Amino acid sequence: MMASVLTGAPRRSAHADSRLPQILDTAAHLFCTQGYQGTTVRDIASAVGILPGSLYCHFSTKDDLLAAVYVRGVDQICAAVEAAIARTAEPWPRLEAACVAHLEAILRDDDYARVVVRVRPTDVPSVAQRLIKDRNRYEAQWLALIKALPLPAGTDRKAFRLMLLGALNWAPNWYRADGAASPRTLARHFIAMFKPHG
Amino acid sequence: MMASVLTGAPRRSAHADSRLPQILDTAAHLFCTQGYQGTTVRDIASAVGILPGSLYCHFSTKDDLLAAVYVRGVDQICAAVEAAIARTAEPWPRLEAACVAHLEAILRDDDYARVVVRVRPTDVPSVAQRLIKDRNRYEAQWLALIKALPLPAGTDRKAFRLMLLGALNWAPNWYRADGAASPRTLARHFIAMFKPHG
Amino acid sequence: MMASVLTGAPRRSAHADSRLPQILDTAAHLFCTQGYQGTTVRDIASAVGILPGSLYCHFSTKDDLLAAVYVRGVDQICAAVEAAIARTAEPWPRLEAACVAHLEAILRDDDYARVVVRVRPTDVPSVAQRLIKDRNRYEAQWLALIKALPLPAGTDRKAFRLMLLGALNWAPNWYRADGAASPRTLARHFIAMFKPHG
Amino acid sequence: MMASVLTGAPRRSAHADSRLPQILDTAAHLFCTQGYQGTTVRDIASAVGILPGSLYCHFSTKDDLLAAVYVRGVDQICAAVEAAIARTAEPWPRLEAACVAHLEAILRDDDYARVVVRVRPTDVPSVAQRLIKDRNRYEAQWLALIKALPLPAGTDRKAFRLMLLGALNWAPNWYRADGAASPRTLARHFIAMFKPHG
DNA sequence: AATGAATGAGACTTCATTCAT
DNA sequence: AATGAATGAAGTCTCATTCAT
Repeated sequence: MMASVLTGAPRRSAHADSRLPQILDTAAHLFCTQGYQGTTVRDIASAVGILPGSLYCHFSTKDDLLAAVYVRGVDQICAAVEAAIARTAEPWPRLEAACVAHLEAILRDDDYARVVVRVRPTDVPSVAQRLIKDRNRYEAQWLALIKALPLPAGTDRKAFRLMLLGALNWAPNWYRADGAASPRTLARHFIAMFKPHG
Repeated sequence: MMASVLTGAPRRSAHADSRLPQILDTAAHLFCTQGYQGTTVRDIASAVGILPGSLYCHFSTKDDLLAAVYVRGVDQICAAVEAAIARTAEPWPRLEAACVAHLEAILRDDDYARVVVRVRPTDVPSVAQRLIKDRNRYEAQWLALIKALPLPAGTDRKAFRLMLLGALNWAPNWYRADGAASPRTLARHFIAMFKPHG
Repeated sequence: MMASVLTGAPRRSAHADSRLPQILDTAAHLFCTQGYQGTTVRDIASAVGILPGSLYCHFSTKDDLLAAVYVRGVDQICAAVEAAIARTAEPWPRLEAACVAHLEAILRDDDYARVVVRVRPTDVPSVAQRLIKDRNRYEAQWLALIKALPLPAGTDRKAFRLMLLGALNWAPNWYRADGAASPRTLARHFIAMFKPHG
Repeated sequence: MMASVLTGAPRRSAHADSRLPQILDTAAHLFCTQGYQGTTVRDIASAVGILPGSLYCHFSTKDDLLAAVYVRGVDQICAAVEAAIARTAEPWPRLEAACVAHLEAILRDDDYARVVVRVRPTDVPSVAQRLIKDRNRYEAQWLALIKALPLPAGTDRKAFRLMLLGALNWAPNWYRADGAASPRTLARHFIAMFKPHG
């Protein structure tokens, strides 16, 4: 893109400016916006500015493209959470930091992460197993975070996790970017609700 | 069906044995199982045992059929919650009863209700407004239930609602019918987590 | 077509004038002329005067259409041979009659039969087994015809059959309709060559 | 190959290890196995281990590649027959030797020759004339062979040729490599059938 | 109320081929 | 001689929908 500005012409087919990154970004954006089945190969191609068939230089099927977007979504949200909790040692603040990172990813920052909470693996049978495996990779992080919490004896930590993640993952269904509450504020509220009160 | 019971014979009365109920049931089942876009008009027709074109005797478009299923889903889950809280006066037990009813509907009993938590209104633009209006009708119930709770001053009741409903609505994503926890147990766990502890 | 001449308008979608027979005829013609893989669904549809998708009202795949053409080809050539030998009792004249019928079918009369000697079952894996079974049905006729021949002891009747049928089936590769020799003449020549002389 | 033998090392000489021979061999193999239209440029390229585009360093079109395979097929089967009849003077034994060579080529040895009896020139219009010319070159050999036969007066030698070659060329349709009869045995049987007895 | 055949648009995908590198 | 990315046309097939019967 810069190149074309500099040279004054949209160079075509240099090895350097492969469209692959653009394809992934566009696919991620459309998948999380319109859903997987609601997005056509044509949609993606025309948003990138190539022909539909050209997508198949990079991915052998549309399902495969989804899988590629999905792994990256999991990678990125894992990394975001990891980074967010890195500097904090206390269990509850760590959990809150993770929630902030998670919400920021799926509400604002990261189309790839959004895809992870938007697309149901079982709706895409040919890659369902891969997607589920990826998703589980992410959930493992939360297992650890919640295990570390000083919860009253007898608390069902599995229910705790399912509930918290459910509440977070559902947020894209009602969240409006222009709303009052930032992801950070939301996370604080959510955690406050869960924290055993003195 | 009732008709045949009354008349004592499976007579082919033009009105009595209309396929409409069957069509709705089937559509509800498929929509909540495979999603709206993942379900074709043919899927529904062939499950009912009629031809695709015959569906258009009852609905003018597939989107319309969805809207019909969706209203009924909201009606039914409203009624279920209403019934569940009818005999209880205390705020927290009422909330728990509502949660039980909600979870039982979307996890076990009611394909129509499942559709409501499965299909995103905005994915079906032509009827999106109707669906949203229906869904809001349901959420109003929860507003009232939560308003009645004796929560610590300063609690953000909107966040409370969004969080609780999010946690509930996300449950179909991980719930397995054969699992250990019944909807009732789950609801109890969830409420326990939210209830300010003494 | 006649109808449209009479009524003055190309009636569309009456139940009576289904395009199915026309589709089969056209497919047979194109398959035997251009080969199976050399014929596109579009070719067939546009020759019939319908849209490509409309073919799928009658056949669920292109391969299925081929199978339908193929069975009919076998049926027809079986019937033609059957009819040709019905009035003859002597073994050699029966064989000659069969050859005449066979050659007339695959050289002049019958696009369906031509498909049978043009398309290799193994080239269309999804229906290969069905095609082979059909083809074998036809070869059984020849087994009987050749068994009845008074050949010198020690003649390999299997080789005889394979050779004769091979010679016949290869004929479309060199036969020109405008040529001198009619199928009937050819058959006579061929049989003469095989008949033990003297 | 020779090059590496001579130099004693699999040196990457620009000319020596050209992929051209491999491309031809692979194309011949796939064309005779799957047919011309059933073989894609990608099939060939990936079997050779290069990219589809790289084929166009050697051939300007897929049709051209076919033509190259086809000429070589004709060359090789001509040579095989030539060699087979070289040491024999008697007409019938010469014919039988030719049949053996022909059958061995198209049933066992020679993918190139197989292509010649598999692909219909008219299916590939752009090179049809070249293919036909090549094929005729081969048939000329048989004209001579059959002309030399001491056949009963009045025998139609053209029919004789068409019939014999047809029977031979059709053999790939039923021959199984693991079967009992070798090409040599088959040829003997076939000739026996044609030879005037007594 | 339902059928059977068709429509027209568009789905995903594959093809032979090109061309700067 | 070969690559990698892209083209443009065409491939088979599916979709929601229509309409005379």
